[in-house]
Amino acid sequence: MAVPTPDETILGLLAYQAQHGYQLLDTFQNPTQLGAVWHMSTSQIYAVLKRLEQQGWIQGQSVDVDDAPPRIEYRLSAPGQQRLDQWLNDPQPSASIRRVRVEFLSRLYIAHLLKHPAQALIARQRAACEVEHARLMTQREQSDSSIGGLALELHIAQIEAILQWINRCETRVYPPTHA
Amino acid sequence: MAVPTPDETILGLLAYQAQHGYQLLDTFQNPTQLGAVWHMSTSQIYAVLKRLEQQGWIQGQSVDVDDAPPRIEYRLSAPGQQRLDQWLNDPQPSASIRRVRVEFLSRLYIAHLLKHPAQALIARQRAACEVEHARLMTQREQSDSSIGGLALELHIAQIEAILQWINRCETRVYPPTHA
DNA sequence: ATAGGGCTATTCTAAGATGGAATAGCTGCT
DNA sequence: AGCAGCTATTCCATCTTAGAATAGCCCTAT
Repeated sequence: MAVPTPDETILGLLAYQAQHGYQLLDTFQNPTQLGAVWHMSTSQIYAVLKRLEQQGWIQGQSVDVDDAPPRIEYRLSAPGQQRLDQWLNDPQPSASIRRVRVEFLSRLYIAHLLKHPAQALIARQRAACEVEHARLMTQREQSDSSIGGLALELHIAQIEAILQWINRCETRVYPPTHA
Repeated sequence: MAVPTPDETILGLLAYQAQHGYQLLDTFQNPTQLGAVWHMSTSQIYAVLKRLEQQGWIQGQSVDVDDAPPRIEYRLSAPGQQRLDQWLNDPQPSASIRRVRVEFLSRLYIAHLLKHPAQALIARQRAACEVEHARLMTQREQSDSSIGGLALELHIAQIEAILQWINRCETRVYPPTHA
């Protein structure tokens, strides 16, 4: 899976409370919530839900309400909860620019929602980025001035920006206590 | 088209010299060439070539060689050349993180290959990123501390890293003359 | 010779993603 | 009743994508 998928994020939302597709859609379209991170079309939400149910991580149940069409409410199963914990505690989060933006932010969002401590999560992400940074720095030594060299410089600049942002991000989530 | 496509880059490669799919594949898999920027599978190259031919931007001709299977050599058509020029001189290049990484680097690569002056191209990319940066800064003022706020901070950090990189990139392509 | 191994070069195929239209239940208004 | 407009889901046609399959060509070993 090279590209981040919303799967675990949806597990997190369902861990917070059982929901149906349309409701999830709202969360992903509100720019002050996950809309700031993912762009998801209607059908994609439902496709993910179907996939998660097939995996056995969630299960849906049709619910009749009296002022709207019937809906399918999904709730997390035990294996789903396990998968979610695994994701939140991923010891080696990806350090790819794209995935930090999408996956790490989602992890933070879900952790906050579930009152899951975020500090360890942030620390692991920083560690992963530092490792990647070191790797790129050794690569830099044998780099030429080709397009590959430019790409490498850009990549390094982006990772460094992320590392600085993570530090600020941490003080924002856990503000230093005043003396 | 939200996601960058290799279409114009391939036009550029064919403008440099007529080629067949397998040959292009090499360029995209060599990490010192475009392999540093794009990841393309076999079938994707051929799919793009088919699409470009349908658009009328390139035309293929089967060529028999005596020490290998016959190949289809593609060359740029006049409309293709026009499209390529348009792309190289795009007055408003995208400032999205992903597209700068992929599309701008490709433009630089192709410009270098075709001995097309890069200075204007770099200037336009910088301008686009500065506009985007300004836009994000005004957004920052009305930003809250939600996930959207964090995402915004990250986005700003990334754009700033890109702007600094572009400056270094420029002095690398056009080194300042020694006094 | 010829069968196989290893290149070059392209096509095929099946699975998955995507956006948007279509469907369908429900309420309230005219 | 009929229609507009909201909620909720499914359907569909199209496009990607990775990898397997096909196939021409050369060389070497038997």
